[in-house]
Amino acid sequence: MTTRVLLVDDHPVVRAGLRAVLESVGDIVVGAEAPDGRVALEMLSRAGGSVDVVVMDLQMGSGMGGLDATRRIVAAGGPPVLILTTYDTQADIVAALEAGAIGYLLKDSQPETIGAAVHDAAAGRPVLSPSVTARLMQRVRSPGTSLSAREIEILRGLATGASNRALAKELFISEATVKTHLVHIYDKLGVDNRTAAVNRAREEHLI
Amino acid sequence: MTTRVLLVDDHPVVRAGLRAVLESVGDIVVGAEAPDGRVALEMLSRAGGSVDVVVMDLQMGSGMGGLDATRRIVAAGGPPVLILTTYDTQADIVAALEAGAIGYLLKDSQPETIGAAVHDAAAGRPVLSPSVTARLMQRVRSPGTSLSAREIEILRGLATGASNRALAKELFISEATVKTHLVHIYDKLGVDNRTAAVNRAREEHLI
DNA sequence: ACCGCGCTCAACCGATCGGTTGACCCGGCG
DNA sequence: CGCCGGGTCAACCGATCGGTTGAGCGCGGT
Repeated sequence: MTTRVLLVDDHPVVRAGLRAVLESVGDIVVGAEAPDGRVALEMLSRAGGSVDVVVMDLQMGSGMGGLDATRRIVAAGGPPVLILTTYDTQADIVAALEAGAIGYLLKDSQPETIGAAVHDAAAGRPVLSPSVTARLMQRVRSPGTSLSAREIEILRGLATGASNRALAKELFISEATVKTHLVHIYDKLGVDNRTAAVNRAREEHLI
Repeated sequence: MTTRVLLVDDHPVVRAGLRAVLESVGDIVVGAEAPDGRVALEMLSRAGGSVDVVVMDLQMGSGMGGLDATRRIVAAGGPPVLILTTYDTQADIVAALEAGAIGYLLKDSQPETIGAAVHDAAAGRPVLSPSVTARLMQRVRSPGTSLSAREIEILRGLATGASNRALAKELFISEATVKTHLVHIYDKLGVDNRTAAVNRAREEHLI
């Protein structure tokens, strides 16, 4: 039985590459592609039954981000979500797994590795890149400052210099909620303003 | 006459995607692929005459980076180098152009755009993504991003998350003066708040 | 001597941020 | 089942920040 995939990535080039790689390893067919989280959700709600696994990038230039989309797909009882991205920072990995992703792969993986991972994820088996596993172990060994997935997202926005209003729009929440998150972040990081929070987050390699 | 391309990117997925995209727009053939700068240089020195343009990523996980490779190819009188990457920071763009690249494209460009750019680059015509052009204009408008010594000091303080009052105490000036400096800094960096200023300053290696 | 520029300061105002209280929903856990 | 934590939101207030105008000082160059 062939595995049917929904590709979510804002780069046409990457989508084409993944399509080529996946369909060349056999027993995989890319049934649909989406350039961001919003479109992916629409596609799933319309033809969810025909997708065995979602292969999702985390970084989206615009539109709904990968984390948000993953959360919603999982919440809606959709197909398993396999994160396929470029970065392997602790913050990204933990946030993705907390959001409910079934796996976390790096884009520089070998084609066969990616193919095997897609089959595993579709079957509900968790998959992690070796380097990702390493970072995860590193984390459990040293229980650092624990920010929630949502808080990390907020922090990322902060680092770009976004205002509360811009942050709210970006994450589809109200300014009030952004402020609530900020208070928690300041508390956990031991600071009292956004710039200091960004500074501390960089120091602790949270972003 | 078909344009012959050498692809340099450390991600197999991206190479596959670019190959698919380029060869689908017509009159382009990907003659060779290299996973890093070193391999690319070897290929060129052995079969340089058969490459019309090098399509190069900047970020390479390991091995020789894209900047270094571009410099050497240009120095050796090799084919034009078109940078195709994910980021559009001023630092990256300026560095690439200084290294001698003939163009700078973003990976989220449309396939047809990329195809046209490859043809242009091969013919020796410079090409830039719109957003890249915007950043460059931004840079030329702000003359060399030349901040005064005092402004750099302020910026350093900003980066630590200090308030205007703390900054004033630290530098033995009044809050009013701090605010004046800040306005000038925002102006020169093209931003409108302290966190964004710090972000931009990091990008441009001003701190 | 004059001009330009960087640095300094003041006063003012609207916009944004920081902080608090209180509330609701949901999912996981004992 | 009830509890708790995470996420969401509202309303409110004082503090801080962003932006403007206007002005004085000292230093270096034409």
